[in-house]
Amino acid sequence: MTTVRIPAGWPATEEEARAVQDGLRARLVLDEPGPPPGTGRVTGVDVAYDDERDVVAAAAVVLDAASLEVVAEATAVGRIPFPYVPGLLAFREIPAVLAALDALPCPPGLVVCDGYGLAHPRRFGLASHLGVLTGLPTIGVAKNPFTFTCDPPGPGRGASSPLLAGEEEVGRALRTRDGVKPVYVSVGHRTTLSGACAHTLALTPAYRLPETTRRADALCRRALRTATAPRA
DNA sequence: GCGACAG
DNA sequence: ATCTTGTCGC
Repeated sequence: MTTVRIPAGWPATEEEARAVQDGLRARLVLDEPGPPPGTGRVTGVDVAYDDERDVVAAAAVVLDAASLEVVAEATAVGRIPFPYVPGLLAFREIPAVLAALDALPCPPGLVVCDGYGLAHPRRFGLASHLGVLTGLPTIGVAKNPFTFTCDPPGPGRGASSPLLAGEEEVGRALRTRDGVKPVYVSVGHRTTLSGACAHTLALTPAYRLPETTRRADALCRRALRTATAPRA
């Protein structure tokens, strides 16, 4: 476990944060195919909070993309750097996530985020932000449609429908389990939407959510408990 | 102007 | 995100 250091100049206001998004968005790379699903490594990142004690814990879990076995994992703990504001989630999560990624003993490969990438009011959600800051290919897999709209995908696993911001397809509602509500997939950085969906399906052999996020979720909660546990 | 809104 | 027990179903 490492300690999070909030970057100098981290935004303090919503206005500053939105300006950062508008500035970094130009660095997004959206014309790369991304890594092929089922090969190399895939890393899940997630964050848990104790607002009461002002503690944030992040986890990064590296899986072998073919076997989905855990290859490596790391956690980071620190203070909460930004309040939760819809559209500005990245400023709350990223410092801890970067610290956890830095603590990994091996390259992460594709990073799977719990949240959105291009499906964002300014087309720069958590997954895109993390991708630009790290240079890594990223995708976002969220549990809710946020403010976007979509028709329900067909009932079978693999069915999908466009996630729309007006006329623009910003992501896809993707059914990962028969008859279970879909997840919402969007491109983060250096990936394509169809590739992001293919990765998501490869990561969901048994549950609605990707193995990456399930592992990272469990690990960051554990790290938060440990960090806030009363001292002996 | 008011409410809704990833985690 | 987080607060929270049992319960229905494969």
